[in-house]
Amino acid sequence: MLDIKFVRNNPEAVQEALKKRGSNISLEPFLRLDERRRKLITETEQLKNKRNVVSEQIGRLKKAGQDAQEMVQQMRQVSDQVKEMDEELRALEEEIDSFLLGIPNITDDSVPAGKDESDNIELRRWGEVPNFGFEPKPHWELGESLDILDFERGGKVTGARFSFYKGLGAALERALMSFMLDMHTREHGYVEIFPPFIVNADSMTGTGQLPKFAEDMFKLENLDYYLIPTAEVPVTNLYRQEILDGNKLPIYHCAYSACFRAEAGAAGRDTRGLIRQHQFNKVELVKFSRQEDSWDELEKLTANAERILQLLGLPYRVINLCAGDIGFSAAKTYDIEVWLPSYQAYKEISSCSNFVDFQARRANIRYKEGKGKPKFVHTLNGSGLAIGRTAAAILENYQQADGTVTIPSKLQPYFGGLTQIG
RNA sequence: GGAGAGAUGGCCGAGUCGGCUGAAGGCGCUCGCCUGCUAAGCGAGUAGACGGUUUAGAGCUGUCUCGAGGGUUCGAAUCCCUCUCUCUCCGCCA
Repeated sequence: MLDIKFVRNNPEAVQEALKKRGSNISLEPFLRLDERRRKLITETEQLKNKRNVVSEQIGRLKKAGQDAQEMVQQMRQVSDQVKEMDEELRALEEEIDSFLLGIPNITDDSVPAGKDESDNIELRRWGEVPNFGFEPKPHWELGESLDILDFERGGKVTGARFSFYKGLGAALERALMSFMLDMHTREHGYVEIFPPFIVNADSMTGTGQLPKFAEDMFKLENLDYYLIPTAEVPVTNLYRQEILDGNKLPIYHCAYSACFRAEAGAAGRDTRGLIRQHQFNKVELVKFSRQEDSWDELEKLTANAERILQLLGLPYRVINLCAGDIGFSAAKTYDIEVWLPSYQAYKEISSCSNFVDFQARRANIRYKEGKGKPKFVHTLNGSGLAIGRTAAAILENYQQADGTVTIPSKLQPYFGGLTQIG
């Protein structure tokens, strides 16, 4: 959520930022409501002040055994009036709130203009795209021929976009999870969290999934609980409604979680394989930083995610998302895309964002330094990495002519020294 | 799932028959004084949100917040209702 004062004082700048994202929401109604709100606050507060002062007098008079009937009558009226005005104010604030909750974050100046993914800017590439001396297979075929992935039975047991990992496939998933967490905790300074996979609506609002993106999530029946679409949600909300000690910042957390996404509107896209599932595994990186440090932290976080791909020897590129393609809550996002031979393209495997104070304001996460007033933290997060897609990339990039798959050397210890699948 | 107890400021903890209690007292912390060092002692301060005033900040000032929401009342931390969470006992369970 944007700072209401900032919007009030810089309506043109905000309007401009919205346009950059390709949104034509008008701030007009907001400005009107805001003005009405402030006027109403002043009026009700004056009335309340009167009530407080007179009520005190009444108490004193009564104690002295004097009559205060007239004042009581008067205050009864004042009280009724206050009640009415409070009601109007409440409705007004609800309207303002829901308006602000629907406004996306302002993108940073370093975010390129543009309307969709074709306007994203590639920043760098790493690794060599493999040159097979044979016809490479997509991971879903490798998975079936090696008997380590089962999409058909996933469909039977649950439904489309669910799958089973089996044998060394399951081991690969587990190895990747451990490898990533080990790297981030031991070498990158993150403290591991194992979060709940179900959160309440307040948490979903805190990180920006609600109220706008309800259809993308799985909601539990009869409860205001949701399956998390990413560990970002429970981990960022860890400190919701808290004031952190500025000396403890930055806080680095990494977390494994299963992720659940309804993928509304994704019909027909990535229908085969592990790329787009309703449930997938991911290791997430989350940071809470001082305001002045968050841009440096974004670079470091992205580097931490890239390091995993480097150690696994998977070719990738990093792109700077343009304003039209960037997520609702983010001020800036780097996508890391891994090379997938089956797609003959780079495919997103991590998304690293700085949200600045956007989530912190929604979730009310602040910090205090010295005697200063509490300030909103800056939150960041990025995948470190999406495990299913990493597994797919390994199967495809490390496949051999005979249909077996070499296990990347850094992963072999997690397989008891085994060097290949199949 | 059944029965009971509770939820007050950074922490502990008081709050009488509803009214000078945004909250006693203690601890902790901060600043100052004092002090060979340390310890002790003395003094002051020590929540947040939203408004107003102000170029801004500071300051001053108003309103709201004693788990959340609602109600009664001129007035509620104190009375009533609903919900949430925590603890204890029983049952069940990985």
